[in-house]
Amino acid sequence: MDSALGTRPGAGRVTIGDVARVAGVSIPTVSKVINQRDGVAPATMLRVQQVVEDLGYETSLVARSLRSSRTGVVGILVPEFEPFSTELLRGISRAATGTGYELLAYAGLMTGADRPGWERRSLSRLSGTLIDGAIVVTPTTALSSSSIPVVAIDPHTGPEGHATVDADNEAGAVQAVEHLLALGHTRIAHLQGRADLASAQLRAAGYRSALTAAGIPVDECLLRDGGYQEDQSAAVARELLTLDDRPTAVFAANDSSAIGVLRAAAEVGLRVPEDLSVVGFDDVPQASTTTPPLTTVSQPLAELGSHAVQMLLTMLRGEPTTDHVRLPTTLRVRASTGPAQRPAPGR
Amino acid sequence: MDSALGTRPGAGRVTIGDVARVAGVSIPTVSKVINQRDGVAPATMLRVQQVVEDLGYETSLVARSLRSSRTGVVGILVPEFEPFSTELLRGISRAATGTGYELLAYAGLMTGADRPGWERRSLSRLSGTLIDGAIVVTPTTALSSSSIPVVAIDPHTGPEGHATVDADNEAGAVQAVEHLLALGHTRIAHLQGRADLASAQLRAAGYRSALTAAGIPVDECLLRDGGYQEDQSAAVARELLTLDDRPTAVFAANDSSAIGVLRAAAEVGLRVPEDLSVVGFDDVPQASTTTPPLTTVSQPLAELGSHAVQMLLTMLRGEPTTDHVRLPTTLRVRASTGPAQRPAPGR
DNA sequence: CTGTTAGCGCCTTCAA
DNA sequence: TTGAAGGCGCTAACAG
Repeated sequence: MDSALGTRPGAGRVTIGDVARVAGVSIPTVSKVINQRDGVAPATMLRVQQVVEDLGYETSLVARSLRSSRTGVVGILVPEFEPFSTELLRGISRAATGTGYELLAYAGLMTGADRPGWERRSLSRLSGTLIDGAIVVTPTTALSSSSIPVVAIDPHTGPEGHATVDADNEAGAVQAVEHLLALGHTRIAHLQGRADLASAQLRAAGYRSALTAAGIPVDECLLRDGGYQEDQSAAVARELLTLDDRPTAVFAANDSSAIGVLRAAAEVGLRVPEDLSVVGFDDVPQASTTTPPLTTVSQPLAELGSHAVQMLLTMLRGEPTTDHVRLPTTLRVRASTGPAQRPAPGR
Repeated sequence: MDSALGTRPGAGRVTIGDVARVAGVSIPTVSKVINQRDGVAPATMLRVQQVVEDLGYETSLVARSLRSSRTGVVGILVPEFEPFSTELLRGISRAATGTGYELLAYAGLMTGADRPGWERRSLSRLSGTLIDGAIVVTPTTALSSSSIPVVAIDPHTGPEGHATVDADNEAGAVQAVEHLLALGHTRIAHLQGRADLASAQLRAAGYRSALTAAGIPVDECLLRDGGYQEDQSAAVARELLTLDDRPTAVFAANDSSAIGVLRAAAEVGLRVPEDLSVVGFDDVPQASTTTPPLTTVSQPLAELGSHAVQMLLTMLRGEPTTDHVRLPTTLRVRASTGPAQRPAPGR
């Protein structure tokens, strides 16, 4: 009754063996037909194709990739699917359409302890060889010698070794802080991003240099770690906003953090932008759905993605590529920032 | 020089064989250690683990899945990565975190002729068995007998046979049209979606019934096919808007189509919402970034995704599930709709 | 406790 | 033109 073994075709997956049996030929012959290799009699070929059709046979990506090295699929490795990586995905998808490659986005969904190093793990698991090349999003480590071409987006430590694509994080941060300064803010806090990412360090550096350039000393109390995450940022922001000498503006390292700040402000009873100005970074689509809509530094996310595919495809073709692409950022002023009202409360 | 064969460890991917050789044990022993099977001497175990560490070995997902049936990976099959599917992905990702499963989103990127049937193809390629179960987004066909558990989101023909998750498309369409009617519009066009999807048919049905309920006869000239796509919709909308007796409002079958309409309106010189009201469907994040922000019927996209994973995980556990989940929609009024100004121009 | 043998589904020589 | 044999990296029986 429950003989779901390979005995009967029709039970479970159809394999090349099933096709061969039904067509009355050997497995290699079927293989040849499928892969358009010549050396098969026209009649046999037709018959086999018919059977393939009837049985609805498809070659197993798994089995094939174990044997031959080329699979025609590009891997995109992400820690999880959140707005940042999904926007990248859109750009990648658009740019890859029509190239003959398929896309395989893989999220290890690591949490806690084994989170760092996820990219090496995933890469290792897939590269032997489910995928011909990979785009790794926000790798936390150097992912040194990989057996396949790899392009990193927003990597660990800037352009070192492998091919990378990123935005001008430092300049973007400067834009954000200068905007706040122009509005009259002087107590500007910064919620830092993930310390293991170059982007976070560069944004912090931009924050510092803009402040310094304006002759404002950096108050280390106003620097906190939001880890690029909404919840963590909300918690940290709550502390920051209940300080005696609270900041009148916050530059968050990314939009998720900024959304966390917005939440914290509401909880603490601060109005945005009247009492508090908030600037984010990334310009993910949901940045404009917040109340109020978020002023943020816009990265061309989809373009970053499409540049990455193009680089990867070039590498896959064996042609030389530029190692590094850096795209500009632009400040997008929406409604979460306004003029500083009073010097500082409770003083 | 170029002996990238399996001879030297260190060249290319590290395999279980490399580990065995270096550790001085047999391959199955390494396998046992890796899979936490007992029957290995503590000393050997430690030594092997050390070597695994040193060499940075990771089991190949491909090879493992060829052999054993369970992989701990859930597949998400999408035609391409666009806002709709990436929002779903976010919900899926969030719901799958911490369950021990990893996510593998696969986009075949089919265009033109072989587009219909892509889901059967992809499913077949992956299910033998790279993935333990699959979530298929907007399948165009019945994907009947699959060897693994499958949940469909926004399927071909409603809840039939396999497990499905969708939103109440017909009620949503009624909400949209009633909103337009309440604003005084009577000439309301509808840009239909992909005919091969139940959602599109239901939205058209809702459009018709709302109109009929209001005592307004359906003018078939005002029904056009936008195919859920921006470009196609823009082209079709251009015709519609240059009609002598043009509509004063358009209900587009999804947000992409609505964005196409917005584009067409601008080209034709019509102001939104003064001269033309536009309503979309889905409420993808970018719906609020358009000018003007789009009034649309909101589907709980992320929730649809998370429901789908939960159903799938239940099936994977071998427990019984409800076959079908239908979530409610809500009208989100933004700025692309306004009162009908004049009966109709040029009359 | 360890190693040998087999085979997952496919593709690639190499003989027949 | 076709088929038999071998092997990709791994795991599941068994045998030693």
